[in-house]
Amino acid sequence: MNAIHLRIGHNLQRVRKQRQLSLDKVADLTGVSKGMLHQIERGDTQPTVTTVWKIATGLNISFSSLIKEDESAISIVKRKDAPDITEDNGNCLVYLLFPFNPQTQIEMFTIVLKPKGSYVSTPHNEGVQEYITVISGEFKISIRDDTYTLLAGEAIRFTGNVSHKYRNETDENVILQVVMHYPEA
Amino acid sequence: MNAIHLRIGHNLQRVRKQRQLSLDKVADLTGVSKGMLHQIERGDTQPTVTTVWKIATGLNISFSSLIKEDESAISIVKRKDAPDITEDNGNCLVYLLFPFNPQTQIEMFTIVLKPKGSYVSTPHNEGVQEYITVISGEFKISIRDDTYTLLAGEAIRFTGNVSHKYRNETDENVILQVVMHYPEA
DNA sequence: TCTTTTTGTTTAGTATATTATACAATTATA
DNA sequence: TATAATTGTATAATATACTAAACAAAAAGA
Repeated sequence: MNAIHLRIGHNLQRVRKQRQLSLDKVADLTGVSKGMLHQIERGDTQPTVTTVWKIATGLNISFSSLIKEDESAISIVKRKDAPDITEDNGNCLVYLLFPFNPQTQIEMFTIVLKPKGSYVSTPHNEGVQEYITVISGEFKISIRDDTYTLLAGEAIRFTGNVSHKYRNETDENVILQVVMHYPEA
Repeated sequence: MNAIHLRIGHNLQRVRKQRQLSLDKVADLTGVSKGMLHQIERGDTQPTVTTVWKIATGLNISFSSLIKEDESAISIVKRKDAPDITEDNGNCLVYLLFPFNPQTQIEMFTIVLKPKGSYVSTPHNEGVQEYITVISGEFKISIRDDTYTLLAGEAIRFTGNVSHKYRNETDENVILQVVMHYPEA
């Protein structure tokens, strides 16, 4: 995932080239100086929200279209040695794959539950959706008063606004892939 | 329409209060200093896009939700004496009601065609929609090879990617209300 | 009550966003 | 070709975003 100011730079240059406008012309339309526009396109500055707003207004395009991710963008996450979070005396390891992205409203990580490991999650905000896919091992999850057992390849989805508990009662590691989706508000 | 940095300030403070978070806590979650957050909420600064991005990420909310307009916001446009644009030797006057808003993708203005006045519009970009409502007078519009005559209370909608011409062949003023809608890209 | 902690606010220093101007490189025009 | 106009680039000066720290005001605990 590219930094937001780089995306703005690319998007700006794309529409400018598409409409065959010079920097001077865009400066004229938007009220943002030519030099600034140049720096924004090159990504060597982090513009103010009002500057970006002026650009969007002057070019008659949405703010979102300026900050949107290039659909061809590719992010690769390498295998990490150290977890980002450790719970339950090191028996629950959380490896962040993709941090929360305000664009997609999604966050993704891998959880390793060591033998006898467990994790209790406090309820999330209203409307949060949680998707868990079991990569390997035998996984037990308790939601409210019910407990479910899932094996590798199986998955579960639930709204996260209720407390839930992950458990690994076996002697083998349990590996999970978790996708969180947060609501707009 | 409030300035974007004021909207961000209000929206930020709203979700912070809603979640009962202190400035310190938000600073901790987002990596943006407490002082900066305070200034943003108060609207006495115009934050960088990356700063706003950090806030959105840290609070798990979308960028849009931070820049969105308060639905209860009200904008009133007073009657103006001078037109924003003058065409055809002063026989076509354009009064801007609402400038282009990247949020809604809409722009709105009033056109006064004086007797025998006319206006030729070059084609807009692909996907632009134009809505014209006749407030008073007898209005003639030519799109491509066809000419339409509209009276007060009547309206027309067409895609603006083709050249079109407004005409007033009478001896009375023609007053139009025009809404432009621009596509996302 | 007094102390301690937590809250929002201010301030001074610094990093940097932004502009205006000048420059270089390219394209148009004669 | 020479000249002019138009393009993107660089630079220096200024305005301001941002942080860290100190401060004040309110709430909580004793």
